[in-house]
Amino acid sequence: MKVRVRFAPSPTGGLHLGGVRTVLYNYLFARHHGGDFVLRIEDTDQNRFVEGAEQYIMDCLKWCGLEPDESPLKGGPYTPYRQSERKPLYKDYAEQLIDSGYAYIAFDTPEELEKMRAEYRRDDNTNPQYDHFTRGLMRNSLTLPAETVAELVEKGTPYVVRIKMPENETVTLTDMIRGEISFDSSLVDDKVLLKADGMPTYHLAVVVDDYLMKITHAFRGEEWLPSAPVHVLLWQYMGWKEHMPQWAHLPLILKPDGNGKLSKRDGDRLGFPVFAMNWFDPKTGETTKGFREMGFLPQAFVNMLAMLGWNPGVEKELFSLDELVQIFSMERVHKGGAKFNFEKAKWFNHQYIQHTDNAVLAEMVKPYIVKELGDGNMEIGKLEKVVGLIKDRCHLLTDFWEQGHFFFATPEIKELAVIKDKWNDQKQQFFTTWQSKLELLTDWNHDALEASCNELAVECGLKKGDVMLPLRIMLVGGKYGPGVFAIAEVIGKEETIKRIKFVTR
RNA sequence: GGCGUGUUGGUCAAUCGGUUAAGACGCCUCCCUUUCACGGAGGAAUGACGGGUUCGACUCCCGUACAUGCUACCA
Repeated sequence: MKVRVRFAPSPTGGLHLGGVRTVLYNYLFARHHGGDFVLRIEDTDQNRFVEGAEQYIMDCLKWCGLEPDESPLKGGPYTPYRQSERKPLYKDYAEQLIDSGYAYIAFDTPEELEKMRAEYRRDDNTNPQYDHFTRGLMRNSLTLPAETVAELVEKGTPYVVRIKMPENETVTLTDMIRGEISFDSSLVDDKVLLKADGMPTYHLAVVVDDYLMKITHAFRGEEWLPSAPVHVLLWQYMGWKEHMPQWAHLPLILKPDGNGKLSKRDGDRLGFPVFAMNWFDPKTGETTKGFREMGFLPQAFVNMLAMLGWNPGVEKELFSLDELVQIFSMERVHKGGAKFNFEKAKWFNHQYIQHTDNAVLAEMVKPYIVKELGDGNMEIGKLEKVVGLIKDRCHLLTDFWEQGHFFFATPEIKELAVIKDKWNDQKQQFFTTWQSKLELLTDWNHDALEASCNELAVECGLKKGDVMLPLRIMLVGGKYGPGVFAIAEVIGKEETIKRIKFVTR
């Protein structure tokens, strides 16, 4: 049987790290087994719908290089791939469940539900459920006479369909990561299957669509584990048990400090991105920073995510997507949650930057430089040279400006004191003389500059070390950057002399 | 509260009953570099706790603790 997996996000906002990792594991598993990877949009909650979120999700997948074989956009053999567009289909299945006695109709209003919860709330039961006990006290097709039910439905009274959870059954499932897990059915509530607006809840939709779309393996976050028995029972009640996908519940990605699920808030608070790409929320008008805009290479981002909760058991940690496809296995996914470590994420990106060809890197860095320069008249050949000189010290694409701005614009001298404090006549003489020597220098390159500098320093009774630091401050503005003569070579004669003159005048 | 899941250095983690308990990030020291990085060499730092099972337990079992998830007509 052909492996088919799916990523089923709800379009409610930015795509979280954990979401991307779920996509990744789906993708790797599918490719590893030569199967299909499906994108299905779970937009059954009309209240939470956010304009643009679906497109954003697809853009993120594209950026990461994890494109689905079937999706709302691409289509496929099981169209439509948007649950809102599949709405009519779910009702039949809900009715089938009612007819076979596995589900029932409930008329309770939100107020009545709340009243029930308030009434039965105890210290040892802080959250009463709509379950095998309380359903006998509520207004539903189990407690009301058939005629009354028919009448209420006839009159258009809003109702939901709930699953009728059995009592005292043990529901077990085998999770690819965790092994066998079992639940006591008496402790699971009668989940709503079909909402009053006719839309299915996740519980019904996920089962129906996984069945219809012939999904063989279903991967999702650990937060779904508690409702897994509902899904297993539904597969059974629909008569599809032998087609039920194999489950794998992925561990959570935790916040770096303290404990708990990593949230967008943590990123804002700790200064790192949580979403894959910038997310503009049309409701609040706020933009949340993404890994892409923060200066991550998609390959590095994906590599880092692969290693967060999964490990191949070898010492190597840098893998291309293709390599990951080869060695990935669900059994090697960790059971426990992993705290996100932004320093390590930056390390991955640094590694990828070092391994990227300078010409390719220059193209990637260009927008960041142009943005800082305003309308930059920067040529790519120069940028390529600069990138080669400073890539060592860049962890993010955004670091290139910080580390190399002085190649493109005359820097502000921030550490003038370093020069001034040890300034003397000899140095004054050296730099003024050197300026005129540089004017005459025909071979403007690193070695010629260095030779010229050394020679004159000796003549002036100075050591090389006496002039190097002042020269660096003149050219760079601070105590950092690659070799000074390499810098001078790139910025050219005119600019070099200008910067020396600016300080020595 | 109930139920589920989890727990190896600060973090990510290897180990699948026998090891001096890998490796990486971060941190510290030194070297290289007349800057900052990169790189190189070292270093500190780990099996939550208590019981079993076993010749032997990080590994298997049971408790305890802690953490986390869920307990919506949200996913």
